[in-house]
Amino acid sequence: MSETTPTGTPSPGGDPPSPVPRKRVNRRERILRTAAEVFAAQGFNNTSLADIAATLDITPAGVLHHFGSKTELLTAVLELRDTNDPAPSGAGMLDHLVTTAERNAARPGTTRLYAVLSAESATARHPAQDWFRDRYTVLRREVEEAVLDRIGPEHREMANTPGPDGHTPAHSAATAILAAMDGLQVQWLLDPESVDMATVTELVIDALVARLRTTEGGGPSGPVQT
Amino acid sequence: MSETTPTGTPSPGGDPPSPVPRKRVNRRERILRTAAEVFAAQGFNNTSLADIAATLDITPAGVLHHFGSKTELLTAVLELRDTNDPAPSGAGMLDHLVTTAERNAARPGTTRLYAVLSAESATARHPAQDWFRDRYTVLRREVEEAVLDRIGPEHREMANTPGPDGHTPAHSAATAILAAMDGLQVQWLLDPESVDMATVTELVIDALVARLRTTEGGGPSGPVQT
DNA sequence: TTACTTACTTAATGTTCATTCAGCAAGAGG
DNA sequence: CCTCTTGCTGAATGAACATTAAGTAAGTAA
Repeated sequence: MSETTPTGTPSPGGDPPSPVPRKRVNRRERILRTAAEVFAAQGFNNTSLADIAATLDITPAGVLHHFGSKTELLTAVLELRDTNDPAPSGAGMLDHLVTTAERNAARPGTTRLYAVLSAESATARHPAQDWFRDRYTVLRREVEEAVLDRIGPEHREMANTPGPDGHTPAHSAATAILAAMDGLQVQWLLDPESVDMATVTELVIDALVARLRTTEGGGPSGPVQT
Repeated sequence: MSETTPTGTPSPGGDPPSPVPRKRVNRRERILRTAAEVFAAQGFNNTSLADIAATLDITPAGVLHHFGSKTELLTAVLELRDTNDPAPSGAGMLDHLVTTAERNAARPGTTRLYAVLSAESATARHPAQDWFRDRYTVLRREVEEAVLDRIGPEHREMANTPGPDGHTPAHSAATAILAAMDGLQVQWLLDPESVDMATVTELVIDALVARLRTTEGGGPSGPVQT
């Protein structure tokens, strides 16, 4: 796991010549990326600063030199990915979601990070709770817009008419799409063979879009087969 | 928080007459229910035996007298709910899922327990990992059957024809329904006002069932609105 | 009464952990 | 050469925890 010896005192005889003596470039960023990976693999509560530090061949105190506390490190990790991944808004977003699902299937680490943290954030007094709440609020609004764009103007009014639960079909569809994507991640992490995230994401989007186009007034259609 | 003094030595003068002196009935069950609640509120990693013990006005060692370890306690909690909640198989199941979503909205505790634990179980070496993997495998199969029942025999063949990803549409739909339900729970826990789990669950099921009925050969239909 | 079981308690043990503090080393700028 | 900044180390602290072991108290069965 370690290319160079982790001990602070280098052996008096010779310096290791080539392998990364100490980079000038932001050490902070490397720590951030490492932390993201370890949080992803183990969850936040289950990860110690020592775990992260060991991966970097430094001490826990070394990590805290850059980030004041473990919580601070977490929020920094979340904000990193936030600025890292600009989603296209408008009509193209739905396709982007499928692409994202595809890309996630190639990066279990990042996928696990968000799947685990988002659920973990729903526990009492979790440091990332506000962050995820806000994130979902924004995403729902964006996906809702994308759905409205996709179904076309002739169905827009219907999709914007609130149902008995106080939400519009477009809003519900957006909620559903995001929910499905999140849920897929958990199932996929547990059993990759049985779940194709991209295919199912596409299916859900298609089905919901078709549904919003089809609905004419009234409640849930479709005869219930005995 | 405590009706009677938690100290072992009761005050010499008198016994508290009415309030639960010590029940003959399975103490184990009460501990199990309490553990479920606390795990639900705080997650597994973030919950100490002391937390659970305090709620019961006993010591951590008292809890371990009934369950050998914290992990054993967790699996017992999971199996409890397992036997508790028999799902109807076959056609009726899809309606049962909507009902379940409705019922979950009334019980944040239980909902949080599964939402948090299922995601947490996707981390490395989590004690509940196998349990959840098996659970999803079984549920997918059951929901798949229910979907096939619902769409009717005339669409059954199409829905059972594997796509390029190796899974049948019925299987994908089942995966999607379960994923949506799980994802909804997280969003709802974070922001109950913005999410109606039952409505969205119903929407997803309707949309997917309609989609499986509609599809004629080929890829994803529906013209992509620019 | 005696023996057994249930349901604990108290105390100790050994870890793991986040966080603090003081100091050191090495490059950068003057 | 001096000084400042960056990036750490080592050591210590104190808290939180799971788990073990041994003992106690009260009910139950004989």
